[in-house]
Amino acid sequence: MLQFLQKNMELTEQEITRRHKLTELQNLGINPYPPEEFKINVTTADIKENYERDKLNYKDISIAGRLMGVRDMGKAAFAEIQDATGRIQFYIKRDEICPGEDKTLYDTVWKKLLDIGDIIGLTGYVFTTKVGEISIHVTGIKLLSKALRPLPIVKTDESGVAHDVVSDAEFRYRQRYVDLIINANVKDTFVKRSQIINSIRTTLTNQGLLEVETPILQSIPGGATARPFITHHNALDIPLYLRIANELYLKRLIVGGFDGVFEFAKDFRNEGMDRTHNPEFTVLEFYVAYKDYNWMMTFTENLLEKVTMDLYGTTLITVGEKQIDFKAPFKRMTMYEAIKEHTGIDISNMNEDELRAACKQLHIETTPSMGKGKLIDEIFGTKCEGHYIQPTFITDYPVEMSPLTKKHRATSGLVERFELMINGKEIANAYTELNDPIEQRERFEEQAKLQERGDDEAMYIDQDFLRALEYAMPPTAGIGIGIDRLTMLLTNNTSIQEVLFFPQMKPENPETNPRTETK
RNA sequence: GAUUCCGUAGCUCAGCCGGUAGAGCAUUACACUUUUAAUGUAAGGGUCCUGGGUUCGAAUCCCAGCGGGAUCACCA
Repeated sequence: MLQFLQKNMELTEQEITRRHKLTELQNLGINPYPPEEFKINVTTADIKENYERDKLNYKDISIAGRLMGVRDMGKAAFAEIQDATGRIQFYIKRDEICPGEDKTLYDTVWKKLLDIGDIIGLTGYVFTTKVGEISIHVTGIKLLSKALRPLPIVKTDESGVAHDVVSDAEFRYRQRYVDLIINANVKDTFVKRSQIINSIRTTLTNQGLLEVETPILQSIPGGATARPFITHHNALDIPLYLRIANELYLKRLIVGGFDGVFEFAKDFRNEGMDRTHNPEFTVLEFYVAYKDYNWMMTFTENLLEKVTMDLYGTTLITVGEKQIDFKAPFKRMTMYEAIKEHTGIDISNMNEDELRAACKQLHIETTPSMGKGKLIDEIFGTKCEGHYIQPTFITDYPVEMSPLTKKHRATSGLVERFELMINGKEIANAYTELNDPIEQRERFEEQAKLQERGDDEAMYIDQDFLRALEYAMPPTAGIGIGIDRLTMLLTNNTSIQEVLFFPQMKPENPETNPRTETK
């Protein structure tokens, strides 16, 4: 405890100054953290959008936000307030906010005790300065919450160039709240993320699908091939896994009689982290009874076209240097065609040994634990995937790598599965769901064999899921769409950390890494 | 996990061949009643990520560790 207090005492000069100001405010009878409501009747965006054509409505305004910059000129000052919708300049004049003899509010409170970063409330009227900037002429100012830490100051010059931008990723991710305050484009990314999810939710709901919630803590982590996080339930004294997918639960609901269900699901995978992988991530999965993967392709391209239209009013999106067009329909191509196109090799009739030889020819490393499906996946992943910049459905995967997918209606050895590739990466994965319980059991057993062969990501056998299928599941189409990656695409971000408010970081440890503070 | 780069004031950064730490913004004080990266004058502010080593002397060179970025591998 003593140690904790001592650590708390290690304040910087500026933090000490602000704590002194806090006391001075209290001595003046000002509560730096007042409890009462501050009534707001306008926002920054509202003023900027509507003031010019509706001036009479802005004669008596009340606004609140964070003090973000001060240009002090003695007995008057220009400063800026930032609310949730943006930033606006205000003009504050001593003899107007202190009409009598007592100039304390201006000379002491405003000039000495308020700081950049404080949350304040303003009353006044809107006017236009002589250089034409819409501003607030302040008649009253109130401290709503005192900031005890200095905010990094980002200034933008007349040509719009921002100076001293906090670009240090560690700072920005660990203190996202600061990042959001000082870097306006960051907020915009997260607003767009929310709009993307809303657009999808609206489409699915209008389609008649039911939004559901399924267990995150699962005793068998099914529905995907990945290493799970494991935890323990004390009362039951059993191990539980954080879900790697919700697929098997959503299909149980289709068995139960819902014709269409969806869930925006946080999934968890205990694997490496990089700019496209976070241990927890969001996947939209949805399942529709009596449909197949052809229907799903059409539905998906329309869904994504609508998302981009809702977001930008166009289907043409700039991603890095590239222009990507989300206009439906998207290109469709089978996996074998794709491999043939990019390697010149026709693998459609190859057995495992021949595939291994093809890999060798293509300089792709293989291991003995890799089965036929994995080999094909490897060829596609290294030689083809990166080429599909415009949205493209890659269809008809080998059965070995798709244990939950129905066999292809026409071609043996394949399943009715597609992945949607955009900008060289997989955005969605979908299939005509396997609903034959006997075959599903066999597929699970093949997975178990793979596990014995050394594949630690092969699927577990979920007996209850098989039991559900034995009650009969209607023919169903299902899909998973990576929401983080879709957001990255649609907001032109190359790192998943930029589309997650709080990406996973190693813990800050003040003992070994004093640079990061925990005070 | 591998390779590589980075870590200096609240923030952004400079700091050469090793000689004892600087700038701008921010902060503090003073001046200034339409400024807008406001301005002028002055001042304060550092565990140079941590620990070891080399050296008369280390922010600087070497080793190890911690944290972060990028690339690769794995995966969604």
